[in-house]
Amino acid sequence: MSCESDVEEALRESGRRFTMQRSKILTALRHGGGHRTADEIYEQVREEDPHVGISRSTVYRALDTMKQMRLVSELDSHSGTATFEWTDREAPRHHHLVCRGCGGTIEVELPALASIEAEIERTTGFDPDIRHLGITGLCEQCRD
Amino acid sequence: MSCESDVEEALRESGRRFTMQRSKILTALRHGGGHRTADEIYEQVREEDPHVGISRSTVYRALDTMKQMRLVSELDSHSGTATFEWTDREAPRHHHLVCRGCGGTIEVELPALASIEAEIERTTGFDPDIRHLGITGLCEQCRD
DNA sequence: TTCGCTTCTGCGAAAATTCGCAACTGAGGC
DNA sequence: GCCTCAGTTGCGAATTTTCGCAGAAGCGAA
Repeated sequence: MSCESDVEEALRESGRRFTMQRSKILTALRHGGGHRTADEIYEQVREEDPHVGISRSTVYRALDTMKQMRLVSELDSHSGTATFEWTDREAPRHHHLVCRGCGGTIEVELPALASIEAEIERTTGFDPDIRHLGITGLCEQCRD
Repeated sequence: MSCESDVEEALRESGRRFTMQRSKILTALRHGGGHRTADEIYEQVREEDPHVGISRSTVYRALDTMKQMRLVSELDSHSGTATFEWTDREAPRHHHLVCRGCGGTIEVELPALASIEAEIERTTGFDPDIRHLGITGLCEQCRD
């Protein structure tokens, strides 16, 4: 629920602003449910509400900002076009196995990553951001 | 040593070809040592030997092929330009911590990843490719 | 409300990356 | 050597993504 206001608060707290464009991008992303490309988001926003002007740069920049805030994650999948996904804070973290044979993706939970996260922090002082990982490889079918 | 012929063999075995362009790209990558962008590789190849024609597409495609063969890994670092690195099979695997504050990178070894790799394979049958991971986050200095 | 400062946005241009297609080349079989 | 087939390359165009800058908008203080 009211994810919008959560985001609004998160943005405000970090000295950023919750603008109409960001709100629209956000709902486009969440509404779509799955993975969406920057261009899909762009089209969706301008179709839904022609009153709110938006440009491609804004989509990219907003996504980038939200990515940095860990609200959104980018799944490259290296198919030529990046796709983005809303990072639900409530839901358990999941990661993507992207098959380089058939292009399919499998979602997995990897609880063991938490300890790696801790290890990185302990040994290097670096605060890692492993909310989402896109791991390439070969799926069971494509391993011939 | 003779990494060239190792690569040649690896390519041949998978039904690909070891062409002059690929050879040049490879040496440009290894020669440079560190991380190089596609464009740097392109320029380097054509400077070193104007006889061997090469195009940008070829650089991208060759890098992609070698990436799939796990000979090369891509470090996006999301700075607008991807950089590539030669994946030395002898050397221990290393991963990169990319700070989104200052843009700096730290190299780390994460032996624990091996067990995660095994876990993925056991539970999903997916053959993951975690030779190199680019993990974003905040370095010690930038966590203010 | 107005001022001042900072963040955002739009635009257009530039840069990075991918794609389609025709020509080229290497490897194996004859 | 010559053929054939599949893998590669170059070219140019298309697509995706970033960038710089000037103007607009949000937020806090006076």
